[in-house]
Amino acid sequence: MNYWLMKSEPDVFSIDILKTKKKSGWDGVRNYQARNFMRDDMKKGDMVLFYHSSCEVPGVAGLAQVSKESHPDPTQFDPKSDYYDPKATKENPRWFMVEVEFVEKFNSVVTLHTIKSIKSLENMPLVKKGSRLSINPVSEKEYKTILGLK
DNA sequence: GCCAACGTTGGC
DNA sequence: GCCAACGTTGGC
Repeated sequence: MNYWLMKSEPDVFSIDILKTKKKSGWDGVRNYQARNFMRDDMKKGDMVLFYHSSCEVPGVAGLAQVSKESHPDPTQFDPKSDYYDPKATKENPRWFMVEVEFVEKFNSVVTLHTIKSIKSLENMPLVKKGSRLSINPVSEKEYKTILGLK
């Protein structure tokens, strides 16, 4: 099993929305590296740290689990969607997503500030300046360390 | 709202 | 293939 961190702006999609919906496709990713993780590497059962970005208190807000592996992101075909990609076709989709399932909302957010203060988490891309990738692999140790902080 | 860091686009 | 211009991310 592998572990991941996925960023989302809570104003757009939060752990609370996932809790209500139970399951959701992780649509709207338009970065090739992040897409490749979803298309090639994320497997059913993998655990996901659900990270809230661009908000008052950035940090890991809860847990999700991959419930369906790679399939085309339908928003790329929808001209009305913000994520519409005119160069994508159903025969040759450009963007892929996984589906995630709600697991847990933490009682309190494990804040970026806290994560930055933990020596053993210093190699997480999250704490590195200028790291903008919205999906990152997480080691088992890092995953467990973060769970210990909730 | 600022701005550093990074990714993408497109002219050449 | 280079690289300047532009757009986006995301913490602060």
